[in-house]
Amino acid sequence: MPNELDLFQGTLDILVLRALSHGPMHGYAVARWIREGSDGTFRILDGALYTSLHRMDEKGWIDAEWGTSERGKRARFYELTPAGRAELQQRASRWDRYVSAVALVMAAPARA
Amino acid sequence: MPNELDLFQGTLDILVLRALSHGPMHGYAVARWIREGSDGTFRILDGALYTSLHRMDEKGWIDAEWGTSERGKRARFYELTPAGRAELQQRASRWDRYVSAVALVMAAPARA
DNA sequence: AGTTGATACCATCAATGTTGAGGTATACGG
DNA sequence: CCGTATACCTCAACATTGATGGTATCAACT
Repeated sequence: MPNELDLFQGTLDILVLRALSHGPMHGYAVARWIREGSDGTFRILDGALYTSLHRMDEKGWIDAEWGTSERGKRARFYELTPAGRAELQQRASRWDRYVSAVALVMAAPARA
Repeated sequence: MPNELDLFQGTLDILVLRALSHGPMHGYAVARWIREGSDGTFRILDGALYTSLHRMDEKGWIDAEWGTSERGKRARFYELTPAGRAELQQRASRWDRYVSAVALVMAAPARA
């Protein structure tokens, strides 16, 4: 797919939080979820993915627990905490404001 | 203004290129342009601004020339090169695709 | 037995925005 | 006419975060 896009720094966490907002998942599933949910635009590299998960675990936005995947493999399941849910809300609205502001600038007419 | 937003890494250049697409400007004016054009959402810190300008100058997207500002001050005027104009196009469309992809993910329904 | 795919982790690197400090020159209030 | 604010530029140190690339385990399929 030549349609892939690299991530702008700061957006990965939002996508991950959003994936987890559908219920507990292991990292591999999160990556698949984001890839498929974005129609292949975002391929999530596990290097970045797990760092993001660990980061958010430390911040208390998600909880981690070892378990067994559908394929019978040892896998770590992540789940949103209430704080994580709140963080997702905040980040989502921040993202929306951001996108509007960029749109404003891009559409701005010439000024004196 | 508590409405200010920090920049996601990777977006500053687009805003700067867009500002310059209206004609040559010095750095200070670029910052003002972006701040006003975004209704105060983006306050551009000069540390980042001038680094961005120098970066893009090196890449050949903009040309720099010393001159005198409206206030009679020594100022450096930046102007888009054709390469810079092309870069702006590309980045703008990349940004649009990016925003759509994020929206896709954020709106994605739960999946198996 | 060997390869592929599922699943996780880590260290190093690169890009880029933030912070903060410094420098000059013009303008403007007192 | 002096001082302070404002216009304008530069740079170095730092923090965050995604990319790269290498490692490890184990199931399933050939």
